[in-house]
Amino acid sequence: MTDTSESTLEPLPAPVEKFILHWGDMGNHWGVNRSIAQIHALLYLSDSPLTAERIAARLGIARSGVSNSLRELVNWKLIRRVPVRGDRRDHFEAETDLWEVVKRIAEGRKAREVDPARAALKECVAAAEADPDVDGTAMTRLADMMAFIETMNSWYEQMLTLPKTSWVALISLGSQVVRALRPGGGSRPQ
Amino acid sequence: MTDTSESTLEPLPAPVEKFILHWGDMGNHWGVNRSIAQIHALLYLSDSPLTAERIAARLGIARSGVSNSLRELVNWKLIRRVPVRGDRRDHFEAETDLWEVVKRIAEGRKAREVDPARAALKECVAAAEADPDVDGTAMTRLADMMAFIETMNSWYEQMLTLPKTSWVALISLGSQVVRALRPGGGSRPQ
DNA sequence: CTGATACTTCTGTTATGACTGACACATCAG
DNA sequence: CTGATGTGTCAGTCATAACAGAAGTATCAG
Repeated sequence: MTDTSESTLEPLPAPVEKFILHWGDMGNHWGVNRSIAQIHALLYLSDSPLTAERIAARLGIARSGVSNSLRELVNWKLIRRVPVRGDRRDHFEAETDLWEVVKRIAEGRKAREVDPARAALKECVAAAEADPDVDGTAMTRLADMMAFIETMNSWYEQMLTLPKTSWVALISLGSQVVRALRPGGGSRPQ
Repeated sequence: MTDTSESTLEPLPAPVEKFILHWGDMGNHWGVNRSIAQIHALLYLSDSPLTAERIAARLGIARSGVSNSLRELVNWKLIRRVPVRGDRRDHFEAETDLWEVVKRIAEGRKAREVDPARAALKECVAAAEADPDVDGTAMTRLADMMAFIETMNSWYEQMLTLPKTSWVALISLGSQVVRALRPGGGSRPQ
């Protein structure tokens, strides 16, 4: 491997490699496939945009996989194509604002998974109301579930409209609320 | 049960079945395996505790799978064993307070997945500080990531200590904040 | 127009983990 | 003590999805 550049696996600093590995593993447990999470981690730590080929070499995965993964990441707006003068190849860089990252992941997953489920749930409730085979308990529970989901949903929608600065304010405000409610909390804790 | 109880697949009301199917599918996309989510949905809609055998019959899955799934669900405290007078068999019922359900799922996933990742990240940052091969950008990004995770973590920990009633208050308070900040928001929205 | 380079799409292979059915253990009635 | 019932465990099978390598397409330089 001293010369021939066949299947070169470019080495990475140990801490960087460890981070990428853990990040990929975490993504794997969260419904994101490993390669995509790893590529994102690599780009997140990179000081300059990378080409697909470099990414493949650094992570030791096939170029085809990198191509597909990059497309996914661009769709999720977690990375972007950046043109480089005098280079025909596509270069990619990661979104570095972590608030944006979580916001976009949340947006995507909600649109793809919870919104359809929400719609289906609505249909279930409607169908259950018209179905005499559904007992009262099931009916109540379905309605409870729907009310809960709708509450969470509208809360989320409102949060989305907030600028990042307000988010920070809200979180520290949340801490204050905790501090205010905990010591003198007259209401029973359940 | 009129006679031969061989591999009986007890029918369910259509809306209930639809809900269970969707719930199972959703769980599947979220790292929970389908059977477990389906069993939880079935118990959630049931008006009385069920035995493993009944569950297997209603969902059309093997008793062994039900046994394993029930154990998981009990570990996550999403369902509980309930004794029934004059019946040796174990009966199970679901937690019906949805706030508790999400709280326990969040607790479990955090303990199993994000806490280890958090620890690993800490190690990465420490190792990176001592490693001259790690460039400044990577160093900064790792530190950013850690700060972000730590913020989210302490926020979450604080939220956990709140009783349910305060949660509701916080959410509606969040809405007020949105309403207050949105129209007069002087700060630029990015 | 032609060759080369970058990128994408396609298909076969592989690995992971979920599920089943059979077996082993525990508990209880008679 | 013994048979019967309920529960847990195990190994084999199967389905799914990620991956690699090859073939195909588009773009650009000369």
